[in-house]
Amino acid sequence: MSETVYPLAGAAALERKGLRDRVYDLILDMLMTADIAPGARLSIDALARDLRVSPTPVREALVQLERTGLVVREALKGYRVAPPLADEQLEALFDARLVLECGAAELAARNAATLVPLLEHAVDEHRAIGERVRATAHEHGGTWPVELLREYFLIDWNFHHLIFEGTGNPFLLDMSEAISTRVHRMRQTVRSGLSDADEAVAEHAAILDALRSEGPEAAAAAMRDHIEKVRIRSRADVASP
Amino acid sequence: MSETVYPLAGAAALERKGLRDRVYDLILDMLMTADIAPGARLSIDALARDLRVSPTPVREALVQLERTGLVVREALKGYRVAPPLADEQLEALFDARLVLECGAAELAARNAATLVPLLEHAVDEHRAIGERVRATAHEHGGTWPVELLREYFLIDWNFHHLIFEGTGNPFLLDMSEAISTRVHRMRQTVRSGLSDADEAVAEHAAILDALRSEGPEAAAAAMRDHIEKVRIRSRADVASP
DNA sequence: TGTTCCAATATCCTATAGGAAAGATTCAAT
DNA sequence: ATTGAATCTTTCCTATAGGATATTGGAACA
Repeated sequence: MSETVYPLAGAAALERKGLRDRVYDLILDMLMTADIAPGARLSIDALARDLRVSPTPVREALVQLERTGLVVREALKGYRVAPPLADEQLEALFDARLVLECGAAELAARNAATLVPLLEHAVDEHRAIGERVRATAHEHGGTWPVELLREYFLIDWNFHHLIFEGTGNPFLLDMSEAISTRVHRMRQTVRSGLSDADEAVAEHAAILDALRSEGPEAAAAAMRDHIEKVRIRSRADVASP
Repeated sequence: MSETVYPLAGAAALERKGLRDRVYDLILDMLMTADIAPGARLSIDALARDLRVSPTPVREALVQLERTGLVVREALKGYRVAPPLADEQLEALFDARLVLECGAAELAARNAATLVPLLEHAVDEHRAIGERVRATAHEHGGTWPVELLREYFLIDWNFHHLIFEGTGNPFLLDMSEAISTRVHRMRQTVRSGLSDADEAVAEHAAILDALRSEGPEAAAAAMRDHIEKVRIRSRADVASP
């Protein structure tokens, strides 16, 4: 999809986007941020009224969202918010991440030269917002503002996204989108990923080191280690609500 | 998507499908079989007239097709048949297949017991149609009927599809669809995959053996060997038109 | 002759209206 | 009181119409 595979050359800014794409972004944002009950109905007409557009672009956006897994459709019955990932599906999601992201890390090692600086910046950002999260925890005592959560998750995932971009492989990049939406949704249900910011930063740094000074296999191994540890931490968070 | 992950339990038969899904199938079939020039415009209104439906379901089907990579869309300009895969993209496609299918083979080894019989059947079918292809080659002397081509490719890919199903991982299965459409489209441009039927069958059998008697790593290695060899053969066919 | 501007056509994009199916509510009967 | 059916409402699904935009053709001018 994206024409510019490599860095974040922001050519996407002025590329013309139809109403359909804007509606898609709006609904996606709504699903990501707002707490919408899984299984809740997404009425086409109601959405069209709320967004002040006709049902047609809403309908197209929902078709697009259906393929991300955030929305499920039953013919002649309408769209619903996808149910939360069951434990079994959560394990499957991590399996898929292992397959995809380890392979991506291995391939991205070819372009380590251009990729390493970008990843260094990403890790720095990650470390910085980790500090902010810890400071804010002291203030509010356990609960974080939604905006901070949102920003943290974005920066965290950006590291993984950069690796996908670093492969220069448009097919893998497309598939990463399917993963990313599910991961973000998982993080809504599994209230995690903040208490372990330090560990996540350290593991990302390990992947970066492997890309910088070691080979593709080492990068893949570091990625595998990271994802497996995230899996363990997520399991713990599921067990103890 | 598919509710029944495992074998070909045809529950999809009587599950209600809206008009959108039928239009999707029709256009997909059209793109797969008919020789449509890459870059040709896919007019929404024209398709709606031809299929005797309104533009709305056509529009939805095209949104769905866009995510398969068979169709590209430019906002406010319409849909076009996706251009043929350039050499660079072809290499990227094989890289993605390596990542995905080797990982899938490794995961599918968990369910080898239930998977092996299905794969045996698939290899038998593959071998049989390989024989038919060779016989038909003697008759017609070089050119094959379209229907035979279609059937061969379907059976060939079925082996790979079964492995994806064997993982029991819905995410990997979804991604396999993105790959399969591209592979089928590649085979339209790269006139190959028939002369090397014997080799393909042998390599599939090797994967099957690894799943039956060896471990997950062996299965992944056999899959890697197969895809790499397909890559080599495809390169040769691209070089010599 | 090549270039530029303009107009006409075709197409996409959006909006509105009507038919059909599924779900909810109410009422009646056992 | 509970079950059943019938009706009503809501929603999806499809069809048609109008405004906006890009492309194409031709004509005028340098």
